[in-house]
Amino acid sequence: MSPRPDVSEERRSQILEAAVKTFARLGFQQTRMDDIAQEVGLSKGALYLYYKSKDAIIGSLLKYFFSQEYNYLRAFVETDQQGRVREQLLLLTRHVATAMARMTRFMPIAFEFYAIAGRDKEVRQFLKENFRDYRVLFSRLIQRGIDRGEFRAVDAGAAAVTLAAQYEGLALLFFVDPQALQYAEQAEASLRLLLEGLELRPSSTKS
Amino acid sequence: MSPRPDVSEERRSQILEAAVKTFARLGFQQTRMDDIAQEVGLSKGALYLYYKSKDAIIGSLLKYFFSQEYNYLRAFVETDQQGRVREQLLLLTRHVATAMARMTRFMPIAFEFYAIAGRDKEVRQFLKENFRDYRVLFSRLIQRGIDRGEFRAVDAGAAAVTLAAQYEGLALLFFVDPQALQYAEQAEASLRLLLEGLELRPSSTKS
Amino acid sequence: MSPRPDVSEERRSQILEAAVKTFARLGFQQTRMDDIAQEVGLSKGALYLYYKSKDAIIGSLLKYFFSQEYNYLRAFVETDQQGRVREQLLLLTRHVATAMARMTRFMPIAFEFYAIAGRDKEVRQFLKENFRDYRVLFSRLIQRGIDRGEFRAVDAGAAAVTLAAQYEGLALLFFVDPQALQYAEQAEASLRLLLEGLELRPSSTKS
Amino acid sequence: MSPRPDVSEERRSQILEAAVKTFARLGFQQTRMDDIAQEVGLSKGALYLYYKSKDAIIGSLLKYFFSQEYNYLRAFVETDQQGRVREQLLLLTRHVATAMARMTRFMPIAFEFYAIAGRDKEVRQFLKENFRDYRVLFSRLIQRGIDRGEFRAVDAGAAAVTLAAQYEGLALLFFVDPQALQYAEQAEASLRLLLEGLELRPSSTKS
DNA sequence: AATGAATGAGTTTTCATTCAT
DNA sequence: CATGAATGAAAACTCATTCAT
Repeated sequence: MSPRPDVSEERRSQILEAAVKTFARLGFQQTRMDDIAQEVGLSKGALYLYYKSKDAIIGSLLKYFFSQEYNYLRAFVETDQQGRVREQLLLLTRHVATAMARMTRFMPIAFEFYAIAGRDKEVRQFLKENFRDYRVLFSRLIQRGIDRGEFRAVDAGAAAVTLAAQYEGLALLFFVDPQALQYAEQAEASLRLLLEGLELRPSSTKS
Repeated sequence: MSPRPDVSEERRSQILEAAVKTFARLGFQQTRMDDIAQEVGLSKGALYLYYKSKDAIIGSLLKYFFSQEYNYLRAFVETDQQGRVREQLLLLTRHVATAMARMTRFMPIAFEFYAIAGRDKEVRQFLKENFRDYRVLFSRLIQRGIDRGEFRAVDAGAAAVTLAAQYEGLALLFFVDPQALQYAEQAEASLRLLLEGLELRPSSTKS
Repeated sequence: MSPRPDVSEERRSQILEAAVKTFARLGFQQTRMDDIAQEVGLSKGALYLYYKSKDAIIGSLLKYFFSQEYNYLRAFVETDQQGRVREQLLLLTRHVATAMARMTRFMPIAFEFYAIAGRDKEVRQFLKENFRDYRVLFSRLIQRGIDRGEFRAVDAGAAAVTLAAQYEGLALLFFVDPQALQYAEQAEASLRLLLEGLELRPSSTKS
Repeated sequence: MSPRPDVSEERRSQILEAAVKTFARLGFQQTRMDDIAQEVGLSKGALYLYYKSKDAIIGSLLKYFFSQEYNYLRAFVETDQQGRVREQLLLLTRHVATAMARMTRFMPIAFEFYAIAGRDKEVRQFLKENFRDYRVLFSRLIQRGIDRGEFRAVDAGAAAVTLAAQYEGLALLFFVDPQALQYAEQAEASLRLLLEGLELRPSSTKS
């Protein structure tokens, strides 16, 4: 409406993006406000016009960082609901693999948040909900498979946790040793093993 | 007779143990040398008699922290080789669950190391080898299952990675939300799903 | 208009002046950054905006301290070149005596630098050049005396060294025991003895 | 007398010698008690059996360091009193040159003491007396020359100061730039210039 | 006499945060 | 809005000194 649309939100985003890059490169502690300021092209003082403190930036980053991916994924899951769940899971996995390729550089940020979760209730609470969202998403998908007769009548919740654990665990292994395993391929292989365990086999001739 | 036995090694161990506790509670950065000193019951200066710097403590901790668990596990795997691999994996999983119960408090340390791995070559190299060791261990176990006709002729390596990913991923999920999932039970459930996918089924009558 | 003039150079000077005073009073080692900060009326942190470290201050001080005096002296020698060299040397000596009166308080700084020269190549190099400059200056003056027939055909270099040694040596003796000798008078007395040895005497046949 | 003669004094000397070497190499401040202990081959604790503190070592060193040279010189001057004073001074100068060659390495210690003299009354007092002793020695020598008709009736005290200043000043110049001047030769050259100014010349009428 | 482990006060340096311009 | 000079609290690390053995 106003001729000069609030530049505030834009600035805040710019700062967060700069913070992501810098934190990923140096870690939360090593990163100085000066580093972020330089990355975003503002003065150190300007950062304080948009964020109360370094911790406030880290706090905002938490949401920015984890929500993005989830929203992306949820949109994906909620869109195509036609095909077989097996196919949807395969697509989902490819999707996750793509995201992973994009995110590898920023994984140190995730790990720092996990570490902080151990001693900061708010961070833990946020991550808790984030993971819960994923589990719900996955659970719904798997339950659909069961309902449709694609999958055996397993505990959908436990299977969803397993799926989430695979994605997270692979992300860690891949992050530490990208040469040793191709995320995309390994994620698909792991998923197929899981599918083997999930799928109902009429007479079991399947591979 | 014994004119003051060398307490050096003992002190170094004591310091590492104190460091584990303190780092887990406060994080690497928040922990001051004074905190460790207090925890171990020595003066700050004394720490420097045994470790060149805070970083040196963290460096030693890396090995201390990750090697312990691996040695434990390897011993386990190499011992009992008689029974069915399925049973061995179930046992192994219970074993891991026990370890996890013990280690939860210290998981922030692991995450901090993962974060550091992103920017420190030496840490990354160490973790790389550590994870590789696990994969080899698991791979051998699974291959044994295949050789014995218990498992389908899957890619043992990929299955091992899947197993490792499950353990690691569950650890993360559990750490963030211990109420939402019982590690022991979920780990077993996840393993069973994996086993479903692995095991050869004559006519498939369901496990 | 003037959007905050650059105070950088000014601050650096202010800090050096405060450092001179403080170092002279307490010595390099005893002086804490806080002492300098207090003397200059800034915070400790501010010092680090202008100098990288305490050593950097000491390093800058070296030049500031020794160059000043030399420039002063050179200007003096290069100005008046008319009168007899004898008169010029007497004037020079009075000039040095004046400088000495001004500098006595700061002589501990000079001695610390001399001590450091023994173990620091850069400091030694700087002082080497500084002393060389003095020798050249004095040498030129004495050579002029020889050329004009005022002085005997002595080795001007050696005489210059002698002159420099007298100034430096007297400075030390005076610094340690100001009561025992009046610098101005003693410097003149010493110079006159030297002149006796330098000057050509009408009837003298001696070498 | 006692079968085990007091080893105390010997130890104290050994420590001082080690201190001289270490202080000369590292400076008073940089030198740690450990360094001295290592140099002397004792434990750090042992030093405290012989000296109350590091400062006590430095204090003892002051006397040890400056007295040695003086005693040496006094003995020399008081011995040969036969020949011409001119010859005695030449001999003395050669003697000083020899001492200088030996002492160059230790000169940083002298400079540190000079620096300290500016803020420590006791050190200043000691050096004052030390220099006074030299002046008296030199003065006596020069007065002898006057009495014997070798020298003009100059102020023997002022001439002695000049001589002392030459020795000290040359020492400094030589220490900073040993390549630029040969101490022995330059000291003799300087002395000869001084002698020119001192000696009575048959036909000379000048003051 | 001698050792060397332990202490802890003391200092440099860093950097999040503030604020006058 | 934006700047960047200034602040000062905080922490790693050092080392003279002590003391139990």
